[in-house]
Amino acid sequence: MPEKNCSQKDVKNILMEIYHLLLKHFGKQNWWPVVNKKNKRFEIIVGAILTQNTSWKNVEKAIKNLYENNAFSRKAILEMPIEKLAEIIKPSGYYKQKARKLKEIAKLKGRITRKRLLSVWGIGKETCDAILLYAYDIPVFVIDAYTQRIFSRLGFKKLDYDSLQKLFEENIPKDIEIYKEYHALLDELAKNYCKKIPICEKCPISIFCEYGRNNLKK
DNA sequence: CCCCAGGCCGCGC
DNA sequence: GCGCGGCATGGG
Repeated sequence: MPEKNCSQKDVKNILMEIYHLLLKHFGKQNWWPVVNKKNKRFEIIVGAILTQNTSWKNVEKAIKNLYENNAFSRKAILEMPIEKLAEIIKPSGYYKQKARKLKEIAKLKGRITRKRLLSVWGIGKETCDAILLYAYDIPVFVIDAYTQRIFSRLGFKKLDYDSLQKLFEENIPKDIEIYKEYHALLDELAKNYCKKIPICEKCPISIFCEYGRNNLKK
């Protein structure tokens, strides 16, 4: 569908139609879930790191452990021995690496910019952009493996992080609520339908999908 | 037993 | 600049 003869206007319409179909199907997602509202920003930063290639269920356990050990602050994380921090966040997996990542991000102070975040060890593009969008309300569109899988099946050609991010940012309204919801909805779609082995029959956006049409033909 | 989960780093080429 | 192995727990 986003083949050669697809105008900029078509892309805009398609992206927004997909958004509305997903919203209608799954409802509002209200990402990012937070335990302690007073600690919202830092919780999102920590959660973004802990959830790297890890299910949110496991992250919730680690977050709970941090609170129960009175360890959910930059100060506590900086002062704690790294081995102890690792034990506390163990359920989130990759716990030795992630303990180091938490200490690295806790060290960062002053103005937050994309460039500065990306320079922190353990923060790649997705984690960086999730932090900017969900913790700081800065309008950057977050791309993840799910988004890439979905748009690959839809028929889009350029799927690397920067190209996909550009596609969204140039074709949907620059609105943090839409950015937040859209990313969350794509996640929901990937988990429920556009899985590794997809379930196209009930997919809410199959009408736009190259892969889905071929898959449903027979 | 297998595969997967809201990635990222370090390495070799 | 890209591909690949390593990192690790918990759930289906």
